[in-house]
Amino acid sequence: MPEAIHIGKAATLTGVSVDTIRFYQKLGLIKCANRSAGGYRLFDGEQTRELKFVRPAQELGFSLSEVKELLALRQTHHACSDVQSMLKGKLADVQEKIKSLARLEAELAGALRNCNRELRLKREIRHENCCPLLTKLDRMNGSRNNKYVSSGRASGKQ
Amino acid sequence: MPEAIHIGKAATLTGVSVDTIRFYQKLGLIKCANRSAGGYRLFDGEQTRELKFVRPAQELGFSLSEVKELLALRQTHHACSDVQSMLKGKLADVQEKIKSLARLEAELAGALRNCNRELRLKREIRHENCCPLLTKLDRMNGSRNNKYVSSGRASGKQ
DNA sequence: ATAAACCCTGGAGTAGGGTCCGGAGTCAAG
DNA sequence: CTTGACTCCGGACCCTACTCCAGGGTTTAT
Repeated sequence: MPEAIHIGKAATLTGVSVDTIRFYQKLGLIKCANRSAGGYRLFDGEQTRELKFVRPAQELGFSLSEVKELLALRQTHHACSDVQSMLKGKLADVQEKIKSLARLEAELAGALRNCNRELRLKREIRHENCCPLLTKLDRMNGSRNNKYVSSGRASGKQ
Repeated sequence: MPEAIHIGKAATLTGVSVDTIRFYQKLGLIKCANRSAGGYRLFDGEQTRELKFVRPAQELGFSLSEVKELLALRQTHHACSDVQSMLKGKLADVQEKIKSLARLEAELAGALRNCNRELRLKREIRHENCCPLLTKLDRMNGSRNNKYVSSGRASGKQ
């Protein structure tokens, strides 16, 4: 079998750059089958398959450490239920992101409409301190923390 | 008026950590009103409002440098048309993100359905190497790069 | 055998958004 | 005045996902 390719070949074959392959190996994402006498990495079909697995998985929203898990699961068969729970988690994440982006879209669209209207008005009357978006972001503050109420959060994003 | 608070108070009041406030100041995101005789930052109502402006704006998808612009626009009134063009750009970005997340959602939902189906089957027959997602990610490779076709991509994400 | 092409390693750099630290000065209460 | 809490600053470090580089060894084709 004509397996056992060098890293450069693996790179052109998989669309993952040489540096990135080494980087993935450092992360433990992929191992290389063995080394040549001179220390060259040798990749076989399985490794190239793993390499080609990475980018689509990333495009599905998996981080490299999740991709690593997936690759591990792929090794041990009988993994479906584990993959299933990862999928459920990812799906929920994605749906959450979509929801908040949709809210955001509505906000932005509304702000843009206000902005347009305001600009139309401004052409007629000399109306200075406009900008509904800025005003609105200010109001969002007020809605969360009205007076000197100490809120106990110091870190934590979405 | 009981304005002029120290950084720690501003932090608990706004939910932005002390270090982060200093960091924002380094970035020029917010300035502090003045300093005490001993050099302590003193924040007034306007500053705390600016601080509280940051996180919701980030959550609306603005980067810190964009937040900086927004804060600047907020100062100079008559900014509506500038804000308008930022809004248009952001809206387009957001719509683009929503589209790709929706594609992703469909993929994940499909994968999850397959996963569930596979698990049901497994309960009946002893079917070992299952996992449609893993299989699918494998197949995705094949569809993009079937034989020794060198593809010229090395970087570039969504 | 020799030269070109390829590969090795370790380390530095990038960008964004912070977090943590140490040594020293300041503020407020007792 | 002292003590403890707070703040100052500069700089180092974290995380993700890479990219690039130098200096040297290996393969391969001729």
